[in-house]
Amino acid sequence: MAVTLADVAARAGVSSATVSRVLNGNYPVAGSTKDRVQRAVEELDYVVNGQARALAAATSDLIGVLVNDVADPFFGLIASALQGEIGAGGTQPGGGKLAVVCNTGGSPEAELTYLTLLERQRAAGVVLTGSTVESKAHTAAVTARLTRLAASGTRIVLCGRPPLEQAEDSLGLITIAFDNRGGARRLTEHLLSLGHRRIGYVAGPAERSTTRHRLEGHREALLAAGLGPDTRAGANALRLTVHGGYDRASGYDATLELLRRDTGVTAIVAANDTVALGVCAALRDSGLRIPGDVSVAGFDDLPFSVDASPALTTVRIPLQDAGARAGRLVMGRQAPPPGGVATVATELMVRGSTAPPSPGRR
Amino acid sequence: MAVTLADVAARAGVSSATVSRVLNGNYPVAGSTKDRVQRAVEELDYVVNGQARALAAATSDLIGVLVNDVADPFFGLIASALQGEIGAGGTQPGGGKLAVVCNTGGSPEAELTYLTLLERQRAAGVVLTGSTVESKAHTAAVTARLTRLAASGTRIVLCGRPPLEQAEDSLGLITIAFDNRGGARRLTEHLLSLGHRRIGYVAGPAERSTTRHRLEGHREALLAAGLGPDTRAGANALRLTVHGGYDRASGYDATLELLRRDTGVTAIVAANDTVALGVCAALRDSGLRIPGDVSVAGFDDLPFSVDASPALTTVRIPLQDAGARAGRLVMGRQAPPPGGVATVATELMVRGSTAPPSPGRR
DNA sequence: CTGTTAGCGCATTCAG
DNA sequence: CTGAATGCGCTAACAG
Repeated sequence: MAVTLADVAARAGVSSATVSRVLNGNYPVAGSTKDRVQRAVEELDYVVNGQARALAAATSDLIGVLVNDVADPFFGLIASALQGEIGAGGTQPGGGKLAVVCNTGGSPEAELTYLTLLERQRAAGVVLTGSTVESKAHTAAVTARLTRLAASGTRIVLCGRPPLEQAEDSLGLITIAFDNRGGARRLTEHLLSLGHRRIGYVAGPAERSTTRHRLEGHREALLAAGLGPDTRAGANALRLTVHGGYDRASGYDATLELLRRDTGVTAIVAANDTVALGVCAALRDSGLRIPGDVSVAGFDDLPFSVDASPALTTVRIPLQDAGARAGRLVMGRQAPPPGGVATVATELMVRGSTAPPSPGRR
Repeated sequence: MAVTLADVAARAGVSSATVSRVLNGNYPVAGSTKDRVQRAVEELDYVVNGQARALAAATSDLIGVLVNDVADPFFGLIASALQGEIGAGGTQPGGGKLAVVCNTGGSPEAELTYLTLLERQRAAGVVLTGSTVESKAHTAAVTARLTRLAASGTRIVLCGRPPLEQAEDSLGLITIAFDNRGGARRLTEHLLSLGHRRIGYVAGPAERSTTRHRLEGHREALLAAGLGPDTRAGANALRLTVHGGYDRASGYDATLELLRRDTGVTAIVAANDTVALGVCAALRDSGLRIPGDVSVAGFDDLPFSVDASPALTTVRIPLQDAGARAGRLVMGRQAPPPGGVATVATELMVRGSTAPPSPGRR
């Protein structure tokens, strides 16, 4: 079968312990023996058995990364940056961990299953990205899993997901939260300042944290502008909220629904940029122009947003930065933020898809 | 520390061997003892140690997936479908492998490094996706790595990458190739049939297999239309080929370069849809209209392509199907295609971004 | 600096 | 059907 440490040791005429020392470079070894060992390793094409090493040393080369959808660039960007950090070091001893990307599809069950699988592999760290399902049962189940993982020394980082209240201090759990609420608020303020009053909102799945935060920011802005739910315009705004998935098709369908409810909407805010594309498509198919007839705004500022036509007004989240930071944190190469929670600022990007409402439609 | 098999055995009042048998369900165990063991497992929150199991049984729960760019939906779609197949089965014994997604960034060195890392982890399978760098040295190095992996029982699947000639038979290596050449040819035929003669081509990186195949298809079409390199129009077409990366910025820059070389191009074919977005942006910024002044075509038919404005004419590759199939193959759940190589057909999708050239510009 | 000795946690013989 | 014993390949004390 495969060549083992013992084979290398025999060939180099040393003990297997010495070979191990040379390989790990964590212990003094004479230069000449080191050379001999290295030559033997090359001649035999030896590759360490990670599992045996992990078992003996109680360490692991795996970092689990849970994402809701690998095919979504939102997660791709985070994962890519994260991997750049943890993968650095290649085959050198110490550096070079492998990212186990787990695609939950937003399913709470899948999330729990993957956490178990990762616990089984004794992952060195786990990063949970993106919105979480806000159900008491699921939060409790996740907290329980994370508690066990943390107890066994697995480093845990939440990225783009709100902190797990009960667990911060006791578990040393680290969170990189996105300021979704603030970004959403500024976005809607922007629309209000342009003069929009009949603003549709295509929200994400109802039970997700990100959905809720963005929606809250939106409503805060309306309230601050004197459009509380008790006012006529405010009540209308509530009627103009449609929930759907974080995908293009949802944006398309939701927009048709919005237009059915009120043909006079002058602006539509989407759950994210992908949804916004669907919104744009539906508007165009309905014979409406952007932003002439209806303004459209997204969220996330994914790379394609600047290329949309017109370019999409959106809220930028520094996903790469956040992913890289999560990577450094899960590797223990960076000090955690005070309190274990860092909130990443979001930035309003005003582009061509938003403009003052046309007098004719107001 | 963590609870082990022995702990469970002690609690259930049986031997650890019996616990192992219950857990793996591959050996007869009395119903009553089975129940007792299962209760003990739950009471203790026992989770098997994957590394120890792997070491003892010489098996692995990991499947490596090499991609050039996780943030690119092209790979995201493949990875997502693939994971759906290999992850099925969850925590049940037998099913539920974990995908280790390795982001090579298109770097040959990174590819080799990851293959070593995966060999180290004794991965159960490895899937290499997307274009490969066509250098003799790299091909040889990859072949050597794959040979070793295959020899140690790792199942290997190539997805969206041309077969490795020398290795097919001897290694039982499986390839799912995309018909890039045929798709590219039909795409250019479409432009020719619309009347275009001055067609720019924004190609991918020069040394990549996919780049080469698509470019060859393009030139085949030109040749078949009597526009060989010896003709005036054909020679011009050669001048109108610019290489760049598979990203949006490359498309943008390359388009500006194309317009510098020939302000009269009536159509531009892009390396892929992402590049095509950059092409569109550059054209618009140059005051040209699509398809009125210049037609644009992409490749891959990524989800956003239908939402571009105008919707992008492109070549569809059934990425999800291919990814799922790769998943089944690497799991050994599906018979390999005859000869070890399957070629996936591609389909021309004609949309709004291509139209006959305007008389004024011809 | 180097060799010897124990396990790491589990699956799997081989007996009973 | 069940238990005891052995070893997977490697690292980590512990001696020299």
